[in-house]
Amino acid sequence: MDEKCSREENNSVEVKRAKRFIEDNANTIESEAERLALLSNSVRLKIVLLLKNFDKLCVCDIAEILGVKQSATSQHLRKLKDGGILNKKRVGLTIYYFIDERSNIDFLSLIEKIFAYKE
Amino acid sequence: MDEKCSREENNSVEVKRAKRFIEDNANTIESEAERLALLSNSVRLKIVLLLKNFDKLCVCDIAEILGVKQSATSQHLRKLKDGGILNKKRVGLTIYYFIDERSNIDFLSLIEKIFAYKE
DNA sequence: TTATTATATTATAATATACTAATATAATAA
DNA sequence: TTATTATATTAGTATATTATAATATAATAA
Repeated sequence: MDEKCSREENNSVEVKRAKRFIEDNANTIESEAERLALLSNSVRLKIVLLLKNFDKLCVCDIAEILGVKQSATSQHLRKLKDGGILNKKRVGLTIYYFIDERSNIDFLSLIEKIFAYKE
Repeated sequence: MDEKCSREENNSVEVKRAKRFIEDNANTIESEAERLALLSNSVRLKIVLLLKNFDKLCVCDIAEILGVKQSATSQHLRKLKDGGILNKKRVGLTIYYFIDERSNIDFLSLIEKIFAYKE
């Protein structure tokens, strides 16, 4: 899978440490990348921002606000719910989605990891 | 593009405010979604984490650490550089990539926006 | 029961993404 | 000059993602 380079300034100790770092964190990184993928679609990012800032939005409100078809809206909402970012509540025919506040903790810990400065 | 729903609890005032909110922030949201997309690939996320935590890694070190072909590695590095997350420095034949620290500010402001609580 | 409404799901098609293999470029050394 | 090495680019292919249209489901009311 890899072609080793042989530059003079050998770096093999650091490379070995880095390999272990990646191995140790592989699962976390994979799952956090998936979480980031959820927010990397602009429609879904807009949905999250909407639900952070406005109350009582149902599926068809969201579709109308974003100018996105109902079907597409439902599909995006499903992904965000499956990913643990949203949850939903039915009231009669109407379904309200809302931010699952538990999701913040995970996400913020990822951000910390990405922007953790070495001392 | 949209099929209005006609639920009893009319929400048109909130919907109108929400539409304006989305319009006002559309450009920002689009570009931040693109930035998130850069980090939503696990190879690229690993590269960013590596460069945050280890010094003096060249392209072939990164390829070896991640078990990814040199060509694929270069393509990912290019995307991260084009997106303003990384920069590079040549020393002879060897090219070192590093985090462009300016990128943190933008990204953190996005995170703040996502997780801004209403008072 | 049937009709209506809000939402969800499915199949399909268009587009985007990421990989591989091959080749090109750029720096250095002989 | 030519050879070597590290990196970059390109073309092609496989896979993933997204949107649309059509249909299904679930709640409610008549």
